[in-house]
Amino acid sequence: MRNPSYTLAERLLDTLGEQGYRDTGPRRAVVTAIARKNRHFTAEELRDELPGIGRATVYRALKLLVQSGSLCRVRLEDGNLHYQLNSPDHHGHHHHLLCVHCGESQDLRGCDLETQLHSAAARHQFQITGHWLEIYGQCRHCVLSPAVP
Amino acid sequence: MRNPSYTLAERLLDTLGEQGYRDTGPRRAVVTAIARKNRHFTAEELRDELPGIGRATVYRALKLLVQSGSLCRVRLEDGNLHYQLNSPDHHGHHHHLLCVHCGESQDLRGCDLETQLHSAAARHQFQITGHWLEIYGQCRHCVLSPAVP
DNA sequence: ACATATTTGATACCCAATATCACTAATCGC
DNA sequence: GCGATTAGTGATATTGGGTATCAAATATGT
Repeated sequence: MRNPSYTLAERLLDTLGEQGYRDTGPRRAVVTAIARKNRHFTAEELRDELPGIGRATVYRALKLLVQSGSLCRVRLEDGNLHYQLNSPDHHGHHHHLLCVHCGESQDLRGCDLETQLHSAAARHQFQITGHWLEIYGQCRHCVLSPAVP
Repeated sequence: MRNPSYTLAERLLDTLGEQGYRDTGPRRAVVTAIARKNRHFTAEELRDELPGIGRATVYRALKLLVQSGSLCRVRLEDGNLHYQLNSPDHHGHHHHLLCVHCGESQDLRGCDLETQLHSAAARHQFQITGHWLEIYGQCRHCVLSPAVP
């Protein structure tokens, strides 16, 4: 993982490869564009960066990466759906701290929300099977320097 | 609600009236249809029940009721947007326990989620300005009688 | 190299929601 | 009441994100 010759794009392709998906030119282009992202992005944004790649191919690659756990779908405050790269050590269930200012996304750790939710729901005799949580605000950089886009 | 002199539909219309919106026939029809709902519903579902009312009118009324706090937009697990009547005493920020089985929705009370979220976020030096939480599961009735489709 | 299965992408399509805008209806001032 | 003013309506067109189709192109196993 330290080896700089093993890029993020390659890791994503490998993950897909493990699931039987082929390493093709268009797929590689999509994955490479995604790997360059340092913030969450929309499908449309990605399509604009890949004018030579068919629309369906982009959407298919996004779906595969979400299924493989490499990508998360996140919902912004305005309801728009964005995609967010998962860090390799965060494949399980987690939540995001989404900066509404710069678009950075951090994974939220050390929150035993599930425990608390279950006990609150228990008081309603409600059996939780799933939940969706998004957290919006400002990351530490944007709190300090609110003028930077 | 067995023939109370002050119906839910009237309350909703009054709330809109207080904000300067007129009491019109089509709007009254939409609000009455909504007031009959005992579970969350989609805009499409509502339109089907109001064949004589223009599509735009239905969407406009939904938007006004959400703005006035009478209605909540809730996101289901499949990503679809539904609407949910707020109980009159729950106008502030709250969350929903959505039964995936019967469509019932309860408001979640007695959960100091915000406190916990803020302290978790503080460890990331992240300043929370908002969040979106939906909770999915089974209500107590559906836990007990799981066979009813 | 060949056979096979997968992938691609142009196109058409879907569907919820919004924009437009001439017309209608509610309210106000008198 | 009555006309003037303003808000509301709805038929229609449009948008926008995404999926379905399917013949052609490409990767892979042998």
